[in-house]
Amino acid sequence: MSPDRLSKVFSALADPTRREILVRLSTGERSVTELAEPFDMTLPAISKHLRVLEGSGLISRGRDAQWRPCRIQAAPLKEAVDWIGQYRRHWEESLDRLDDYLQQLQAKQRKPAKSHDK
Amino acid sequence: MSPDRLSKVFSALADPTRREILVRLSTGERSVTELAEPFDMTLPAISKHLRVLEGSGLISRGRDAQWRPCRIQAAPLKEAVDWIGQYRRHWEESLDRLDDYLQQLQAKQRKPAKSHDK
DNA sequence: GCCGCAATTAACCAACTGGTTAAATACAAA
DNA sequence: TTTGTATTTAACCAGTTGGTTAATTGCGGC
Repeated sequence: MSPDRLSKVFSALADPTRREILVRLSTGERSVTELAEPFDMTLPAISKHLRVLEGSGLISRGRDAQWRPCRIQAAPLKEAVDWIGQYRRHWEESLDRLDDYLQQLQAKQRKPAKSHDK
Repeated sequence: MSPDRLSKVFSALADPTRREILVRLSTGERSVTELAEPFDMTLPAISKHLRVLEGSGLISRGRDAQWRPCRIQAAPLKEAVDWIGQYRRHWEESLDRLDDYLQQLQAKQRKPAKSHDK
């Protein structure tokens, strides 16, 4: 998968409206007007968001008479999560370090502490 | 964590230069010029990227004389991964469906198949 | 204090984004 | 064929983004 595809996925996810659309799609297919309903925004705006989502591969669209039902496509999300996953050890390590820090702090509460600001 | 913070993280990750910077930081602290070196881009451009990364909480910066060493902060990555994680079952299901499909396909290779387009 | 290096800020620019309104298209039903 | 509903496209606009060059700041060494 091209690096550019990853950029498209992340930038699609960067908008809260689009994330909310994905959340609503996670419980099943929705038409455009159904998706638009909770937002204080015109239909063309939603249509644009859907085009971005489609362009990133995060949704696909069918046809049912005049409706264009949208469904979520989770594969790109897996790609995104896999990319971020390479840093898993970093946040786990920093949680470890927080743990160490808290333990040190506890130790110091028994003995008088040395300064440690900044 | 505010929803806006998540937007900032995703939009920081949406740029390939910034993702590559994060990759290079994953092996340890780097100064700005060190980070800039592999890119065909001026220093102010890198400086802007770093500001975006810092604004999203993905890096923090120290001070060492005239250097401003950058280090990765993985906590926001965990937030991002946690958000995406709510869709894990979707991509696992679609892999399952792929599996089903392949099994059906295999079954049909023994019997003559019925049409299944659309 | 002055020089040199690291990095940021300022000012600018073209391209992209996220929204709007108005017009066009696609399809079903009457 | 006309009408109504769902959706997209076109044209426009303001704000943001990602880059540039030129100037500025911060700091150590002489």
